[in-house]
Amino acid sequence: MKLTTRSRYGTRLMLDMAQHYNEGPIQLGDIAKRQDISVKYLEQIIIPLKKAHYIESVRGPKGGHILAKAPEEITVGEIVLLLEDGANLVECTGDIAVCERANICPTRLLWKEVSEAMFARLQATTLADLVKKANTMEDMESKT
Amino acid sequence: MKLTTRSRYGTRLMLDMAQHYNEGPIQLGDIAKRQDISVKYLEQIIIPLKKAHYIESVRGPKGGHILAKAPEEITVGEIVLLLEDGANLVECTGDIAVCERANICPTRLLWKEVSEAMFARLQATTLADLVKKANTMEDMESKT
DNA sequence: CTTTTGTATAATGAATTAATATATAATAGA
DNA sequence: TCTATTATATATTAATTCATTATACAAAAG
Repeated sequence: MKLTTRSRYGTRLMLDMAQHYNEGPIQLGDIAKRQDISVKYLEQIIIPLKKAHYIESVRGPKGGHILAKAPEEITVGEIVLLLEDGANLVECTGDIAVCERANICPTRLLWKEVSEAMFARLQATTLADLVKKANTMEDMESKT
Repeated sequence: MKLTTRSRYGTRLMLDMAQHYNEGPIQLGDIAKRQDISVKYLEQIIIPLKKAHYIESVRGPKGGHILAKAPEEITVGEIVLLLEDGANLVECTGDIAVCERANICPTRLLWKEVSEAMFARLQATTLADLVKKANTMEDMESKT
């Protein structure tokens, strides 16, 4: 029941880009260094984010990636939804066909409600919120 | 980010026992048939539930298992907490030592809040609630 | 035209999950 | 006491998913 590295790294990837919003194309090599994640793995993770048009990319020297929307307009919920396989804690919540007990199973309804509670909290946080939080945390850190 | 079969089957195991509360020892063989889960696997899953004193067991013929508390007093949160490895969506939420970025990582705080939202919903449901829900669902089903 | 960056697909290794197998222990009831 | 029945404990295996790396190709700046 743990989040995979895909959605966690993906969120940090997007946060890093939000922290450099309006600075032109950001290269995966730089993000990899700052976030301490392998470039190769980031290349994997960025694919669905590009397909879903959260990111636009430029090839060649001085190339890189740019957020296609403002950090205020991208929620962590959207990112997790994309990088985890949906925001459901169980299969049968999304697709009733996977379990023949589905229509008499009270636990299924509970798992669904729990998934929704989880997702609601994720949707309530934007990349801009995370950037702001990161700034205050760095201030706290530097004062010690 | 899916719940494992351990916690899902474990919850159904406990629900099944709640549905037969005060009927004496319930045998795993019977639960296995009703829930369509292998006896061998249930034997694995029941161990932590016994260790945590949610269940008491009787050996020999006519033996079986009995809920040690009333269904009203057992929450699904407790069961999931026991059968998943804690109720955290990430490792670093519980143990700060697993990641050296922990104290400057804004995503960690978010994952923590999301975990808490999830767990709160699980804690709000007791086995008695599930039994009641199961009854109304069966009524609905029989009327079609 | 060479270097730098991204893109696409495949392959691999490790870890976890899910489930089964085997052997032992306790006890009700004949 | 014996036998069938149920639980307990430990080990093993199979399958799947997760995480990561490798290889080959494409585009564009200078």
